[in-house]
Amino acid sequence: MGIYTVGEVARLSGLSIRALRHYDEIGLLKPMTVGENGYRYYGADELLRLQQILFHRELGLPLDEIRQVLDAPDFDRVAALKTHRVRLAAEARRYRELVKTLDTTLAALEGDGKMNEKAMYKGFDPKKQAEYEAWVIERYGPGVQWSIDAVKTAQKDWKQADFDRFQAEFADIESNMATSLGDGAPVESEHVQALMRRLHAWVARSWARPPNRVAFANLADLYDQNPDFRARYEAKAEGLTEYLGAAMKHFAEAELE
Amino acid sequence: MGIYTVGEVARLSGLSIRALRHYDEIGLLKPMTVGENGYRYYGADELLRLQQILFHRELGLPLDEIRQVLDAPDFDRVAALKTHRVRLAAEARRYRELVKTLDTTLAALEGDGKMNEKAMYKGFDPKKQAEYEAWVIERYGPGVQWSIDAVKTAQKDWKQADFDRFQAEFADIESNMATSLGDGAPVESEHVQALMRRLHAWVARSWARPPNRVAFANLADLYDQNPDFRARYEAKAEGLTEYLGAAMKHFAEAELE
DNA sequence: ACTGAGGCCTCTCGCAGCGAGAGGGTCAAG
DNA sequence: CTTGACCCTCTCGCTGCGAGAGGCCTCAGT
Repeated sequence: MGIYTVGEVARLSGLSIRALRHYDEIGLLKPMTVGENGYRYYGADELLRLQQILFHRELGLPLDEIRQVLDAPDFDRVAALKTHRVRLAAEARRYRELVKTLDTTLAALEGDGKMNEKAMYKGFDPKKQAEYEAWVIERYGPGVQWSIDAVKTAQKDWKQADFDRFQAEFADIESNMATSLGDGAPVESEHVQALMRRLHAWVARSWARPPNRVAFANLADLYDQNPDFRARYEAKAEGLTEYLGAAMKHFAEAELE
Repeated sequence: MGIYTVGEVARLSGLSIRALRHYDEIGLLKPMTVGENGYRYYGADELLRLQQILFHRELGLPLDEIRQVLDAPDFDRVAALKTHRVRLAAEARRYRELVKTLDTTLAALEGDGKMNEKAMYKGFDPKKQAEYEAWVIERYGPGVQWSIDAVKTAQKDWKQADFDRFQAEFADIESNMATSLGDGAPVESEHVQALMRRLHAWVARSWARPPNRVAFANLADLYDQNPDFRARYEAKAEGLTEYLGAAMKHFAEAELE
């Protein structure tokens, strides 16, 4: 009739039995009655409430807030949803930026022109970029201006020629590095160190954000001041280079949403 | 020099001391040595490893996978990152959709004076609309709020989607409903019940997604088969019907101009 | 030698939303 | 009466730490 056990409600709602028990526990959806055997029995009202729960859950509201919304009719629903929207938007942006980071790096290193063009623009935040740019210059000096220029060009009006130049810069680093190390050049050599610094700047540009920025800046200081650290860093960075290069190649092959 | 305590590493990296201890616990980043006093001491190698950890963390990889990637050089890092990118993209899309849904709902709830709203309630005093809503809620209890939300959202969607089909469908329901109720037909009449079922289906179709879709389909079945449930549902849904009828009447009028 | 201010340590609980058992009653049908 | 399908109440596990509680270590100042 109008009485349903957990299992039935579970089938009806598509939720798991465990989930329904959980909702009971937290007071979100209590059964109409509980039999002496401990069985939970739900009535029509509970199903209707469950329907409302599902609606709000669909919007991504945390269960606790759903309960508040449903239990207190005077509760400011609009305000609640608005706050929630802010949270959601932030999350959405975060993920967009993560994807962007990958795609941008990809475009810079391996890039096969046109496909990545889209990725470069996607989710681009100019304010952050300016801030970041200032930091990069401050940190690495005017020597990295070339890459910033390239990036700016890429972002403002990305022309194939500019893109090619940008790409060429990376190809330059990469091939030089490979050649030098392949020829057995010592890591201490001025040439390799210069390449490392360029790579260093590139890595920073590609992913450093707070709090990583802090970490990177401080570690970079260590790098500058401590010969011991520098030696170790260079030994590790070599692997990092290869790794990133390989990774980016595969990203290039991966479909871009 | 080359030795750092947790606190120092924390400052360098921007992570919390607790986080570093956590990384130690899970074996992601162990100190170089642990003093007899139990103090954790980190060396340059650990800082470099930390840098790589931060890099991967920035990409959103779960700590466990970071560890695998860093600890097993033969591990297919690229494949790991590749699948991770897929996850990221999916998450990003999910959040975008949530925000969109919320925006629609919010816009509808708020009546933010957009064109749709105006068109929809043209010639209809917005104050009266709010009043009407309040009345509906008061009369039928806060339980109908979900209906109002759903309908408002649905209206937005309908407006943008295949409006014509909707309008034909709804005009049919609406005129029949108006006629029947205007003639004093009881809610229990088979005719009105059929109309309500159609409305029900419409609302469900307008926003149901899995698993809600399941819930709705099954609840609709209940509605069809269970008199008791039907009675309760109708008590709740009556408000929906009236509200929808009034709103859509004005909506239809606005479209006719 | 003593004291206070910071570090540092190891627990342990808590958060969201359940999944996945373990170990054991209950109900309807044959 | 038995079998199989359901139901129950624990309790741990997952993520990535935050937030204490309770207590030891170390260094600088008196």
